[in-house]
Amino acid sequence: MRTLGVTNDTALLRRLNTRATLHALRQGGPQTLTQLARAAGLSRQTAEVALSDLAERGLAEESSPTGGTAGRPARRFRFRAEAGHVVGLDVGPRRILAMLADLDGDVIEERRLDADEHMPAAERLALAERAATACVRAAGLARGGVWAATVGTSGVVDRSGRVSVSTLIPGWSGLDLAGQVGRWFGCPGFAANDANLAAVAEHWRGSARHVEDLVYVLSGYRAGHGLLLDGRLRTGRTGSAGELGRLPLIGWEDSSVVLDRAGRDAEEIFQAARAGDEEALAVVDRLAHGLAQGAAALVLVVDPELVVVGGGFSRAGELLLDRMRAHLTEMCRNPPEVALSTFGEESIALGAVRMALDHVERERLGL
Amino acid sequence: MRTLGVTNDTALLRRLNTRATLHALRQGGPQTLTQLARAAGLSRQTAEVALSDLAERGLAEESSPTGGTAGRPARRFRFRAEAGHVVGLDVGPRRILAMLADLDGDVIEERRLDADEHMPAAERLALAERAATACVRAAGLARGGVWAATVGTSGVVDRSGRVSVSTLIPGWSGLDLAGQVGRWFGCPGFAANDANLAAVAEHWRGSARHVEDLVYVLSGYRAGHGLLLDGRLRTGRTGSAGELGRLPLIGWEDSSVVLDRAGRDAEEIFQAARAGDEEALAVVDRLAHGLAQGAAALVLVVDPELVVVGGGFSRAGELLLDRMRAHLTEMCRNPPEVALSTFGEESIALGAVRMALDHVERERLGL
DNA sequence: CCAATTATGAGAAGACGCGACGTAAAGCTA
DNA sequence: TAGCTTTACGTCGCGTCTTCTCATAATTGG
Repeated sequence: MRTLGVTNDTALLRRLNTRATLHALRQGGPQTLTQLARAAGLSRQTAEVALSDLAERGLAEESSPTGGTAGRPARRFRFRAEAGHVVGLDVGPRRILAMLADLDGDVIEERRLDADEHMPAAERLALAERAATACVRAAGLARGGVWAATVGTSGVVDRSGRVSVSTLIPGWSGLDLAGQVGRWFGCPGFAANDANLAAVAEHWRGSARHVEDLVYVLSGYRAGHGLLLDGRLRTGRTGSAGELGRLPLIGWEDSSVVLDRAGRDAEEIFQAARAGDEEALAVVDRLAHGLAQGAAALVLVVDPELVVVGGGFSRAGELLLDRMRAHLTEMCRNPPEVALSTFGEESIALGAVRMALDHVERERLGL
Repeated sequence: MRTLGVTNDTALLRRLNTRATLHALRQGGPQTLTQLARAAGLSRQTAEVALSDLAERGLAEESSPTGGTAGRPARRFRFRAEAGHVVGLDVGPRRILAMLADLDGDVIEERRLDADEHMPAAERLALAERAATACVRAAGLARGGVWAATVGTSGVVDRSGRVSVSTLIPGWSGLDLAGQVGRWFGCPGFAANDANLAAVAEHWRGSARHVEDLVYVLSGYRAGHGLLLDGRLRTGRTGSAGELGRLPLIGWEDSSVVLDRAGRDAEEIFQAARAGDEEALAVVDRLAHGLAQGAAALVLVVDPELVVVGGGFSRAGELLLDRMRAHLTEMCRNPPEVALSTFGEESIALGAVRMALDHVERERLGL
């Protein structure tokens, strides 16, 4: 059942119009009052009221009028992206990446730390906190300057941000990651699966910028996927949407075996394949076949506009994708586009930033 | 990018409040003015204005005040469900079912016609039109009394309501079903895949009433599925979400072979199994295994709250479901509930009714 | 220095929703 | 049957929000 607004008085109207003005301001960069009013579909006066409201909340600022054109100089306003910040974290088995971004989503600080696969949970968390606080300190933020924080990690993360199952990180299962990260900065905290966040990042600013329905396939030392429909992340009832790799008949487990057999020489194999080595090409083709099988299941289930391939194996590049497209065409009537991930290893932290921004836009900006 | 309202003046407010009032009226049945105002979160005066607006549009009506309680008798209003009607059609290979429903979604007329598998498209369409118009005539509706019509059918139906692929009905591919049905009644027409509509029906009033994320598995002489997330139907880019059965390794094609070998004695096998016949039980188990394999893929991809099993094979009942649950538990970490379809063969036409109502509520009621 | 251009600022009008207050119409009781 | 109680109705006035209009201000270009 749809929820209907509770207060339908004129105050709602102003909230709505302030929202529209803010939207126009963020969308079109610094603009004059008249431009903003037109962009927001409002009268100049209304936009003016909304802007003074936003200015009071620190979200907008009048900048000096720029000449150049005839006529009375217009008042110009800009969005104060520096009014707040969010933290995005990627805590993986071997790597920790922290990002600090402003309200425009521009990353202004970044810290990378190595971790050990067998590192206990407490130590790993301490490392993550150190990386994140280093970013915050470097940016010179005061307490309360972080408005939301999200952490991405491998494993199943439930709706509340708790890790329900993690096979790759010791001591991770049962951890309340969202609560942890929230306590570090005294702000709302969130946690999500890494493949899901990678999908979010690709949709935000990566290969999937222009589509609303997409599947992200994480192919590497482990398999997983992320699903975005109507531009929104779908994590399912328990947060375990994205575990298709668990189904043996899909063959994703095998895919990693294909290369695991070649040990750490995956990159070597890809190079050999690019050079035309028959045997290496066969390996890549087998890999592509496995990936295509899982992708086909995804495509036949949700029929997305785009499949984005990321993770370690995606370094095989277009070579892998071409084989994958070929196999996919055999398996599906009308296969979607297949593209490489844009951000590679940074996608998880970026997706975390985006998810934190989602919360800020919803709750603090009122969008 | 989110679309923002274009006219944020006070007229928007009235639309919103009228909508809230209509919602309260439909939700709670006939009510007094004061009750309606409270339910809609509005002042009595505002609700009154909204109701007179709705009355002018024929959607609400003041009914005679009922005594019984002390105090001045309250004005009572009721939703005029008879103000408009919708048609829902199920056009299958062997069967045509037409339903006429009012704005409450109550089915007031129904016609069933047999068709032949090899019947040419034009003849099948004529039959469908006859069934539908018979309903409309029996209800005594004037021209324009049907506000929307939807037809469900097997095969892939694209976003525009055109059948892009149909392997079961001759001459069906390429047909503009939505346009056809719209022309019959001079109203907006829609078309959708049958498994998708069955999912909609189960969510509306069936086994999936209380969930928002569900998968409907159609298991019978052919396989298919329907997907609802956040209560909304997901048909994908080309409308072909629901074709998981096409992936050979899922084993759904085989499932039908399992029973096809037993010919038309499927019902007999189910009965024998229920009586404890070992061999029959083995057949049911094999069927359940195949179904579970596909369902597991669905569950691992979208992690729904519920899997609803429908179609001819679902007549095997709880026996089949129990085996399916067992297999599913082996394949997924934390499998969802599994339930039988509530509506059986009527689900497709019912889903079509619901989809037509969706349009009416969106466009004509302004909900 | 003047004309053209562009944006500003103030005031009036229209629409909407809500609270308050007096009034109307029933049931209940003596 | 008269009066009390209860419940809801109807109207009035106020405040908020948006838009339209028109006079005014501040630039640029010739």
